[in-house]
Amino acid sequence: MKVEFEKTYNDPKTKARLGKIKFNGKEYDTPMFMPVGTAATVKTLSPEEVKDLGAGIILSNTYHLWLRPGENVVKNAGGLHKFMNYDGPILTDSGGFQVFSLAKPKDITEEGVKFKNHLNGDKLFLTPELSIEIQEKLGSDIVMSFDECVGYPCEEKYMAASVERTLRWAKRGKDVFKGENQVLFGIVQGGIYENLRRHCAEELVKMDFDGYAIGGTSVGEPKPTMYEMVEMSTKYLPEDKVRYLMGLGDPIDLIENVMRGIDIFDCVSPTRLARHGHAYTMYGKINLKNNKFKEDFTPIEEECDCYCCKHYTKAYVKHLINAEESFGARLLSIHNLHFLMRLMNDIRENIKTSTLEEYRDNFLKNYYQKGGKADE
RNA sequence: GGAGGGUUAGCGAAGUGGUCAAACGCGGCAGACUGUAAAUCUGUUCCUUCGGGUUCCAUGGUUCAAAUCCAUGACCCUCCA
Repeated sequence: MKVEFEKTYNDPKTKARLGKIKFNGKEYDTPMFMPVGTAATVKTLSPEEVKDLGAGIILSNTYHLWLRPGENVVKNAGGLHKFMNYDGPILTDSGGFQVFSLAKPKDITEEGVKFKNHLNGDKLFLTPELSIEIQEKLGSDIVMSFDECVGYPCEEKYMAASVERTLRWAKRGKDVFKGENQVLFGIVQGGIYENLRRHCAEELVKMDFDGYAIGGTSVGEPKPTMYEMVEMSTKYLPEDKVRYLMGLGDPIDLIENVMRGIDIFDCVSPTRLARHGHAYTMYGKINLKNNKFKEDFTPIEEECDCYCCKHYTKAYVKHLINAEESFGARLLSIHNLHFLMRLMNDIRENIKTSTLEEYRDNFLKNYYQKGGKADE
């Protein structure tokens, strides 16, 4: 079975949409947030916990699984679902982000990208065709095109050339993609340049992908710029296909970009911040390492019904984080993911009632109001 | 009783005449983190009214100058009787 998307509703006031991702007899509501499990695990959590938190799609990574344990190991295990015991939909990123985070400009050629294996120094060469082949062996449900995620700032000349190459890579990937039980998404690049974003989106749409992602955001640009980049991309994408904004997870970014027509998001933040001792709250992010929580025997959020908040206090979680006990990272990962899942649920409810802007304004007021509850 | 070794910031530990308010590690405090080379990284950590002040077991001494050399004392460790 393949992943299917159905858009069901347009917010008359904003560009927000409601929809459903259908997979394996189940339906998952969009807009949605996808937890990231780079190395075939959402760090510190079991698949059951991830599902109980309300997650639908989870994201894993081509580059990392290619290096370790190797795509053939995953294939021989019976595919990624069986290997990691997750029966919900799985999306694999193509390695395009690793072009941004690991490769140098000189390593990028028309044919593909040279990597130095960060584990043992081996020379590696990843191409659009190989990325697709690896993702087919992994057996994910949503396959991403191999793209170049370009940083900010970037001159128009380089960006224009990069977009053309990303388009050629998208075509090459699509040409070898078999599409047996998998769908393939194209990725819109183009940086801050509307002409390039438009061109990229239009060319991808001509190639007719199953869904479209927006990439190259949150690479150092100011938030208002990022929002513009999203607007100038969604504008040229078809209404009936799913839109995925890659790598965004700051709560306010989720709200703002749903209002710009995004259906799905992913981000490492909830789990990484958790491992670093931070918790999302409606009154801003808090750092449990801070001494002020040493004897704070209240939950992270009184009104939160996650496992962490129902059973444990800030003082306890702080103690675990300070003592480097892994249970602390687990509890905070549960809370942070629950927070984003609840946020997405609130967003969907407010789309239904056409109150998303009010929700946004109210959220902003609480979340960024310093001296609020989070700082007490 | 004899012979050595030692005592440095919250802790461990460098430093053996000036470039020392004193390396480094831990601990503490704070910050960062957005398609995960990230349970990681960065800053800070004697006091201060930011002018400066007071430190390296204690006291006294040598010297222009002492954590560093000398004397005495205290405490700790090892070995020999």
